[in-house]
Amino acid sequence: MNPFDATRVSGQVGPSALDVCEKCGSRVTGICRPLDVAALDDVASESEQTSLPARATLFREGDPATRAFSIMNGTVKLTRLLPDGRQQVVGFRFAGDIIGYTTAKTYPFDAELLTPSQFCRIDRPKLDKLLRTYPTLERRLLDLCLEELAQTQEHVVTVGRRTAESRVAAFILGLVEAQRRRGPLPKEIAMPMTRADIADFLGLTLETVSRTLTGFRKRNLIAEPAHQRMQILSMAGIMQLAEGEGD
Amino acid sequence: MNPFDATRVSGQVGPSALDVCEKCGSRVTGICRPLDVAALDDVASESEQTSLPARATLFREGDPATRAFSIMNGTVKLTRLLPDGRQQVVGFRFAGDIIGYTTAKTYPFDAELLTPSQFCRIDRPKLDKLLRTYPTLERRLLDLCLEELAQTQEHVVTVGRRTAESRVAAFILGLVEAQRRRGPLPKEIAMPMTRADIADFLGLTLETVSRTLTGFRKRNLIAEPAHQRMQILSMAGIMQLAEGEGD
DNA sequence: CGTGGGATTGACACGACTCAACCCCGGTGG
DNA sequence: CCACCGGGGTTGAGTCGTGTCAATCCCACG
Repeated sequence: MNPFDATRVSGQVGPSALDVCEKCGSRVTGICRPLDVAALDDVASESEQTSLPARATLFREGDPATRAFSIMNGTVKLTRLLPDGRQQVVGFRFAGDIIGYTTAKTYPFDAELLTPSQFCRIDRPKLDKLLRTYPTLERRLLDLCLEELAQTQEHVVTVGRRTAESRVAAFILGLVEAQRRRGPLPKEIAMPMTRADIADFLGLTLETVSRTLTGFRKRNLIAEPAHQRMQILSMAGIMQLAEGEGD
Repeated sequence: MNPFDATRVSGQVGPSALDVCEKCGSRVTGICRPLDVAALDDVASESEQTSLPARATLFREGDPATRAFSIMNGTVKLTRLLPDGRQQVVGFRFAGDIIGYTTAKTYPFDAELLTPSQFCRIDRPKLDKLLRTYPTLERRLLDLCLEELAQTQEHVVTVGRRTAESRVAAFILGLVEAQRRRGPLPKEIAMPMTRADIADFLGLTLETVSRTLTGFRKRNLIAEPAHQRMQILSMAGIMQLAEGEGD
């Protein structure tokens, strides 16, 4: 399980060139995957594209949940606030993921861009109409939600029961997995989040994350050839730390 | 938000006497809530009642997910295993909650009874047929899933960023909230889980949970008049510990 | 060249874990 | 009837992993 995104659904195969929607150019890995051309057309006409710079927020925790977003490219950080002002990152989202769909009146978390991003935006009333028109769409949403739930539970395990080293290793594996699901795995993977973001995701401090990552580097498990880029040198080593060292 | 169960849905009001299904006697707080009488009838005829003693397991992580369960009464513990054999409790479920519905081929966690329980059981093929027949049922499932997701994210925050004292306080509030949602809040609430269960839920050790609870008792925040029963003496105090003391 | 955000590193403190002893109570069997 | 047993709970002493605080480095950017 991977706490990073909501794209993978049971039985779903990896993306292929055919999955690209000619309407909006986004890979059809998100909600639209099960739709036929007519339905895609319909969805496309109801939604609109936007793009925003890094650090922009799509919405904040508590805002009225008036629309949902489908990420076309870029990375988004989802956070919840604590009463004392600190934050917990509840997940990262990438191209193809859906953000902000909820039956509640308000969003349950902040959504902030880590990179400049493009996405499709659709108003809730329109989306609800589409859901009624295309039952497979609702089915799809349920699938995504169930998958996301399983991932979040997995993340609870990570945060609740693992050492700092094991958490960071699990985080790296999650990053790799998210990347892999979106296409062939490059030697160098993007890591647009800061140490602080990772720490807030894993329930650690940024210092501990930094120390752990330098530890990994010194043991030649990973390399960081450039800012926000990472190379996995020993996948086996990372996996061992993530799983075996749960203790 | 409450990490305990999946019953609450946005806009839903508290249960009333009218919510009891005359077919199976269970309160219609679970999946059946939005159904009309005919549909309820249909659902009832497709499912069957069972009861099991405490410590029985409904299913285990990795078992083929062949059926779903609706709890009529009793308490269920959901756990995930770690490679090293320890467990993380991902949630507790009570009367009215749905367990085991997933689109994956296998269950993502163990479900073990903490108390003797009765429940309705329905085979996946039958349930899927019902979902196709009654779109509101699927809608309802999506609602429940979204709600559960929000609760689980909230739990990530609890486990990831709070002190032992704050976690235990949050746990108590969750218990209370789960109870309240099922009827008028009794002075004494049931707490069928052991210190070890609570610890595995909160990412602590059972000793820490024990120490924290005795601390609460000595400060007259709570009382434990009998084994597995708890009385809240100072709700305000508990809430302050849960929220303010996030640090 | 100066500035600021991100990252690293070190010294130290402390909260939670570990290990272990002990209590309490209900069940069981001699 | 009571001794024994086992599971759950409590309590204590000591350790250790992270958090805290603070200094420093690096580099992109203006």
